[in-house]
Amino acid sequence: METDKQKVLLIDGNSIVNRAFYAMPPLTNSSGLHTNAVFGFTTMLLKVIEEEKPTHLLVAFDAGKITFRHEGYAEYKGGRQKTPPELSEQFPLLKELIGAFSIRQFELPGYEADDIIGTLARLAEEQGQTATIVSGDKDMLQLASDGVTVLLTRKGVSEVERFTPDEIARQYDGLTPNQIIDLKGLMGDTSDNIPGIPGIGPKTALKLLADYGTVENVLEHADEIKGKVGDNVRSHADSARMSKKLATIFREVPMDWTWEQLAWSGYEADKLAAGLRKLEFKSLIERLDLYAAGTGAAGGSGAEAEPAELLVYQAVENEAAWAKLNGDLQAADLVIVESHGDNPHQSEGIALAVATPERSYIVSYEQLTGPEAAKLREWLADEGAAKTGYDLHRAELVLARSGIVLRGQQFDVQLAAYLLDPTEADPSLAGLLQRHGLRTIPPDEAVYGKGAKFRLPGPDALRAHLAAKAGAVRRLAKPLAEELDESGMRTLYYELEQPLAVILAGMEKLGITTKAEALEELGKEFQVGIESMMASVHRHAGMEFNIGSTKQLGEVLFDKLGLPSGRKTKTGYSTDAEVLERLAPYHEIVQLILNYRTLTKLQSTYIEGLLKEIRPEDGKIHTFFRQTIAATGRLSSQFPNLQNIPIRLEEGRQIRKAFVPSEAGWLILAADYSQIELRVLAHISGDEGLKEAFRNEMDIHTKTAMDVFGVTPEQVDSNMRRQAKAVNFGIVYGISDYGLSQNLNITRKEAGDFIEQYLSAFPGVRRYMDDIKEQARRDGYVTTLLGRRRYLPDIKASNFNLRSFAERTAMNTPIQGTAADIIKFAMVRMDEALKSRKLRSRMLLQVHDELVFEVPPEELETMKAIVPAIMAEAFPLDVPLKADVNVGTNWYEAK
DNA sequence: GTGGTCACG
DNA sequence: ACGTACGTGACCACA
Repeated sequence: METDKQKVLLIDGNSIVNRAFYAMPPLTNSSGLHTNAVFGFTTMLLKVIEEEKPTHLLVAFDAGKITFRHEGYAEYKGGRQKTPPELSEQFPLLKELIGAFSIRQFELPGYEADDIIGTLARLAEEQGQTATIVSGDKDMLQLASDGVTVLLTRKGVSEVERFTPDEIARQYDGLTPNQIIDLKGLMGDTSDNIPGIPGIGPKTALKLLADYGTVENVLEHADEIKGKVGDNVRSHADSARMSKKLATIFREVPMDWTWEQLAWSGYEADKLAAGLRKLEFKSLIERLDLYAAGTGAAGGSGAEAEPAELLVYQAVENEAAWAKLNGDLQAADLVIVESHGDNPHQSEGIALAVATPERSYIVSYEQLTGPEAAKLREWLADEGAAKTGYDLHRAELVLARSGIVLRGQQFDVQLAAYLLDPTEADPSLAGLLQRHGLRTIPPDEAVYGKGAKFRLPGPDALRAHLAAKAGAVRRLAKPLAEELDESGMRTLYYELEQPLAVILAGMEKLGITTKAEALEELGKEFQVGIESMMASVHRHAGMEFNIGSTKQLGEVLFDKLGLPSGRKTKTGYSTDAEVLERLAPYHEIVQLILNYRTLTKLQSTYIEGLLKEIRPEDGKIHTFFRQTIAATGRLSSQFPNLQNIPIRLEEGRQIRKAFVPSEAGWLILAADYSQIELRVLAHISGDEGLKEAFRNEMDIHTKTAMDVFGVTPEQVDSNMRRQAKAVNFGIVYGISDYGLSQNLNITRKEAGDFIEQYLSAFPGVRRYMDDIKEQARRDGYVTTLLGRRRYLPDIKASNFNLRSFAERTAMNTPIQGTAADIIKFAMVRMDEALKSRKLRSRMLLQVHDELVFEVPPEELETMKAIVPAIMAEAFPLDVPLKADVNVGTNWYEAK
């Protein structure tokens, strides 16, 4: 036996795995095996290892009396009982994983896990070492002593509570650990088949033990105990003795093991990563991936042998290091900008990694603006110095805040990964590595997150993190680029998305001038309306309440006023506009609420929300267009969203008056595609009637009405046109009779008839809808005209809902996505045109089918000519594309 | 953090 | 029989 102070960690395998099984939500790996208990167990194990830092480690399992290894049956004391098959199937997985941790596991015929643990804890303590026991079983508390601590799992297995003799005394009315056995002897334990004494629960048992100390002494003085309790004690003395015996952990298991066999010096990262990957425990793999901080190279390893040079880094903080970096810049080809926060227009830079294939240089952000970084800044701005990175769009914006220019963006692994699978849930660098079977890095949250358990302290950790990111990007770049080629998305990436990223960053940096006074004035008007609506609503309700609370509103409308309640949401009454509109005829209050909703929406989101986003320095709003969010390939806009500024209702539309040109006398020019999605449909479906309609510049909704209702153009009234318009929307969205019936407030049958009429009138569309679904089933994905992909795994789901959703998506995505491709192309062309013609006009916004510019008056005629032309010619289809142009002194007027 | 609601294409 | 229109982002209330 060793003599050094040891920390022995003893884990009660059976009790933990059982608790984990019943506490964790179901979890299965891709081959259908249940893994929830293994996951829970592993989480717990990592946690206690972190906290206890044991030198010796053992997981004990029951044997002999209980085994889970056969056919899903557990042999308990006194019989066989069926265990859930999902639990028994997890035992082999668990044992394998414990092996991957390099932890010893024991089971001994004839003994239970707690006997083994009790014996080892005794031996450890006798030899002056400390032992910690982890279990879900309160019985274990009897083993606590000065040298032995018991950790009981809580909240399933996600937390542990620490029991020392003092803590046991505090929670159990002064009981010593040994008296836990006596407690069980008296009160029993139904879950463990220990009878105890009938009628004696925890309260009585604790009182008796306070008075008499032990079961034996209680029995000896049984005649002193009064009443029913006394009777039961006297008549069940044998049961009490037996119960105490059953509850007593046997601490004399004969064993000839040595401590060396239990010595544990940590897991082997390779082996463990392989084990975790097999179980598909992605989050745990990330958590485990620690660095050897401060060594200048990241440690650990995993999925793939790590080329060490990828992780060699140099902290740039003295003259010599700067000289080395400057000398190495011509070989640099990779840049990572680390920054705080989500909004790149207000995030502070943290540090920068610049990497050559041999090493990474880590520069703290403060140094970046200093004189020593002049050459580095020159390299960053050099169009000819090709750069690879991760989210270079964001990097460009962050750097721009310090006046630093980024150019030469050549390959962005985030953008590439988005094209390869735009619906991937985890687009983080860590997630990308995971899916490519590459050695992972801790997710950012682990390094910067508030409650991050595995947060790495100090500047070395930050540098290591950046170096690892740089290495990760380098390893990802090549396979991703190859996959783009193989998937036919080379042009889409290099000719469209990558150039667009730079154009978008330019638009965002430019921003759009927004008049705060105009918003404030409008806000005052809204406020008058809001207060008036609120007062009226409260008067009608006969009480004051928060109209903005759907809960309170539902109570007022449906309980107090007794209006007929319609749909329910999962939390209560539904009170959305659709429901309220049906209720309007019943009570005046309803319309007032609808008006209140409209006004408060405008006030909070568009007046207050936009005012907050106007930068005092330049009086502009700088949105952030995201290129890697929408599954269809559309852009999205954040901080604030400038793609959903009101237009449909006049009150809201006034908001647009606040968006003005940034220079006096200039104008806002807005150009929007006319019916781009239906034109795309005409093209990809090849439907002759639809194509002909667009070639003849027909009003497409009138044309649809004619064909669906079988009438002449003169006979189409506004109602027929309205319904036809809804049918066209339905077609684009992936039609269903139910959806259309809801939208038009007609029966499903009627909606179904409309659809049938439509599909008969446009047989090419019917063929497209069938073909695209078939294609999705065959390939597993659908594509746009430019080869953008979207995978639809649910297309083969047996669940009707999932499958139907996937089918509608299959029909819609090529249409919406191709329209997105086209306007993106138009943006690239426009950018080129503005540059080559040396125009001062600037592209400011994109709103899915619309481009917004600010234009000096002398360029107005030119722009009015070239913008719609470029948009129309961006991508030639079998039908003409058309863009309408409008001009005004603000965005409102450009209609 | 989640759900309900509503703004846009 | 199943119970949906497609794609987003922001705000508020409430746990």
